[in-house]
Amino acid sequence: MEPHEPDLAAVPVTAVLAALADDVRLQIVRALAEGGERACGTFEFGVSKATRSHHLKVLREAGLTRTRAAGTSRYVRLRRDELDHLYPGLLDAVLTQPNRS
Amino acid sequence: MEPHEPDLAAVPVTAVLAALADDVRLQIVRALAEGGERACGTFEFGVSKATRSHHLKVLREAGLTRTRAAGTSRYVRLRRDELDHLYPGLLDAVLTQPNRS
DNA sequence: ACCGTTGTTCGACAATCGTCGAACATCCCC
DNA sequence: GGGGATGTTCGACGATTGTCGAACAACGGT
Repeated sequence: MEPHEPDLAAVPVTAVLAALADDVRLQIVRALAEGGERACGTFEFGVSKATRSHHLKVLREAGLTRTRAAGTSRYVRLRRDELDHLYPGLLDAVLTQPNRS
Repeated sequence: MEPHEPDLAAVPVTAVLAALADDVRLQIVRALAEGGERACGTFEFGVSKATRSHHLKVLREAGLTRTRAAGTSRYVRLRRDELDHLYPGLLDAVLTQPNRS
């Protein structure tokens, strides 16, 4: 089954922004921005695995991440090149920001 | 009365992104990005004035706009300098995007 | 063939959000 | 000062969202 990874250019800007406008998802993106690829289970942000799965789905369907299945695990990575190309400065602007909880 | 315009640095990143993650508000921001200052009433986006007022409030409280009262009107403008300073590239990235409705 | 690990999907629930009309508040002008 | 114009605030409403536990699915090792 294909995990529904849309063409980034076909995703409305508001959907991309909405995907980033959540604390948990932003933490995931921050983590992905430093480590090239990570298994879903390695994200520990105090939410259940159902919620984590949901957030990863939102990110994927917003065109922000790609997912590769390997055995029982699933590896997620940022689509940084495409993002930087279509929204230059967006990721940098968001990621450079200090953690202001 | 001061209309609660927070220090942009004190606003969580997610709140800024959430404020931009709406079609109507994005249209308002786009309009503000070209014309320096506009009265609230000059925004015609097919929503009631109550809704428009609500969206302008969200933008203001997210630190994206400033409002100046003059007579019975209220003039709104983008806080572009502060935004570009704190989130370099964010506005440009979002505004340059074609309208993909 | 089982069992444990890893993720996804399915309701369900509370909270938030976008929207509206109606009521209210200000101001300007005649 | 009465009336019209411009905005804001107040419920109310339906829709969406974040969260969870439980059930399900797929894979790997022993």
